[in-house]
Amino acid sequence: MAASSKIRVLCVDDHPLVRDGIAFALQQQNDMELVAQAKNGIDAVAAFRQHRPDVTLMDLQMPQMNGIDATAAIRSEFPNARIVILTTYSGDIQASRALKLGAVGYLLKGMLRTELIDTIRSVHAGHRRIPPEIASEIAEHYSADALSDREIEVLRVVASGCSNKIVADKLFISEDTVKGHMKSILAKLQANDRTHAVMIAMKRGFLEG
Amino acid sequence: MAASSKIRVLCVDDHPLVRDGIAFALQQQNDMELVAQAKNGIDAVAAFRQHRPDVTLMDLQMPQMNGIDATAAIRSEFPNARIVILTTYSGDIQASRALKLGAVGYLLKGMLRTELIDTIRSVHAGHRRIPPEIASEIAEHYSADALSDREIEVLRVVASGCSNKIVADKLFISEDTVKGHMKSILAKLQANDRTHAVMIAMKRGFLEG
DNA sequence: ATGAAAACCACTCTTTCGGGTGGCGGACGG
DNA sequence: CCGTCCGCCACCCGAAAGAGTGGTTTTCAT
Repeated sequence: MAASSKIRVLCVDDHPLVRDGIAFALQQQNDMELVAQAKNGIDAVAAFRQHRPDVTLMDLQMPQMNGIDATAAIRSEFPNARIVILTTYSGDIQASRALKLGAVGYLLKGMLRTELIDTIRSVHAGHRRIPPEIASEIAEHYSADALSDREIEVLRVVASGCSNKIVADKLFISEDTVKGHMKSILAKLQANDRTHAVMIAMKRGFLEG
Repeated sequence: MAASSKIRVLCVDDHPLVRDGIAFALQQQNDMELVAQAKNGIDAVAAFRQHRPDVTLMDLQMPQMNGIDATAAIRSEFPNARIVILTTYSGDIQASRALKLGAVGYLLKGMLRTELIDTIRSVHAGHRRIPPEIASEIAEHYSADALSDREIEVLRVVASGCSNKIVADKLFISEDTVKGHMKSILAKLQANDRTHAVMIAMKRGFLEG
């Protein structure tokens, strides 16, 4: 019964080295067990179905299916899934999306081993583990800064080097509409121009790097 | 003598988890030994002076002092240092800079454990380990694409949302000169506009994300 | 039902961008 | 010595961007 009471952990990250690091940290804990690993979102969903882990560590940027979509997929199928987001940068809107989707924890990749295991235990015990600076940052961003889906769509095309006219053609809307979107994007991100807006959006995770 | 003949490795990365993963991989090899770790370039230089490792694994993006500067510092002091670059993205100009500075290997963070140890052994044996797709990519980029220092300087300010006029003021040059630089930047990167240029420069590692 | 928000569109006006073309001085290598 | 590359600067000009102000429709929550 001692063995079966271990915290069963699933680790999802596209870097084998990071998975090894996590495995290394977990195997030193006698109350935790790494039951499976996945290198992308698709594998993650499959692994979750098969192993039903107590806690899932989920990287955000991954090939094929990212952490957001994987979190959504898992949570919709298993509403009780306890997922901890693993990300590199703190000002990451993707992370707050995942938290809205029901992720219960948030870890920066620059953390220490002890923070990792503390978070796993805490989350397994039913707590949410969101660092205060992140929580405030999210609250901050979510008030005024949140770009609409359409705005992100526009900005993505702009970032690929298209003029307003070209963007309009690609999205089947008028150039003036594109200008309207750009105007609200600049206002929301407090950017000086489109170039600045793209940079800010990248740093905040609206646009993939 | 058996112990002292081990390959002495220094590992430099700002993520404890990655360092753990590397440590884990190395401790399974009986011909390798992790003699020190560093979390940034400054620590790396100090650790190198102290331990004189046979092989150094060097991450590129780090706080305080990045992998490029650390590589330059170490190589200028110890021309025989064998440094392997560890990076996330393959199309990384920073990596080719490091290789020009004398780094002898190049590893993507998405690699397998076996690739890591193979590369360490190979590099220690005196070989260079640069994946062919990287080598060709570098050769490709280095032909026409290389931005001059001044151009990068200009582009960095542009990326922060400044108009040509403001850039001119900040760099104490004429607006027309800024335009001239922008023109050659757009030509070299084959970008449609400044926004596109910034995106391309970021992807290639000219600009830090 | 009413108000807010989002997506859509149109018109004006000024500023900025980017292309084209020209020239000048310094550094560096063949 | 000469060519080339870089950084610097100037002028013109058409196109694009961005700010301002107007409007419609749909959707959605209060």
